[in-house]
Amino acid sequence: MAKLDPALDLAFAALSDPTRRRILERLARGPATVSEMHAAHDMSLPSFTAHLKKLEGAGLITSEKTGRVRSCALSPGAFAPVQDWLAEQRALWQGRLDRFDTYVTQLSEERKP
Amino acid sequence: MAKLDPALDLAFAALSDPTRRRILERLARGPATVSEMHAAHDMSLPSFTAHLKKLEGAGLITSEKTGRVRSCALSPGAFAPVQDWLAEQRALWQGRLDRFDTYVTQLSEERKP
DNA sequence: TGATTACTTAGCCATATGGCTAAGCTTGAT
DNA sequence: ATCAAGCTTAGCCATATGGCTAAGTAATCA
Repeated sequence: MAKLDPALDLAFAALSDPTRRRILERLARGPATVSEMHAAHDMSLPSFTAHLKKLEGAGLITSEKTGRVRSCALSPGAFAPVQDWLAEQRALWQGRLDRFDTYVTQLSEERKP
Repeated sequence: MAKLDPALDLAFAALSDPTRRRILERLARGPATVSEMHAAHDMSLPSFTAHLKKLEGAGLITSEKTGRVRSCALSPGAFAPVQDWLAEQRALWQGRLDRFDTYVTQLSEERKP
């Protein structure tokens, strides 16, 4: 499996900002328009839409403009690469613990006879 | 439960750089010294240790200097806040899907009689 | 004691990030 | 035809990030 590092870079960077995480939390409950979401944030509209652009650039959300209104939604499965990476780390770590356990067990076995 | 946003900010930001993820992948296999890890990265030592400082600042790794050598290790459970946040998102999303399903089911029930 | 190893600190540089205001530009309502 | 709503673009600003080199410090080795 390839690393897809750039995608991880973008996803993690997008997640590192509290405004953007709040947006994602909102969208997890269902789609919303730019203005609807902006109303909950004490920030200029251009600054706010810049955050949306980052989230979309990272593939975490999608958006579509209908008339003059842009509607946003969570990208289904967008967190998968991130969760996969974390799961892999966990597996590596667990593997190390297991090997350490084996090692300790062997040590105590060697001591017995 | 409080949000602990600053911790998440730091953790996600630390994870957004490929060099730092490589360091974490290395440390998941066991502790290592600064020089050992630096050998695998085509980068000046000061730049490299800056990455280590970020990881430590985010609470993802710990380090201890013995003599003139600094040894680094993964912080056990350091990914927990990150994984918890992702799990919560997943739960929100799943809740939404469930409610949508209920809604669709109700619609079709109402149509039957 | 003197040299070498293993960092550490200081300072510089280019680019990225996150905020703002002001001025567009469609689209929808009147 | 006009006006308001809902973004969008452009440009500015301060700070943060990620890289470098050069110089400093502390510990070990010969």
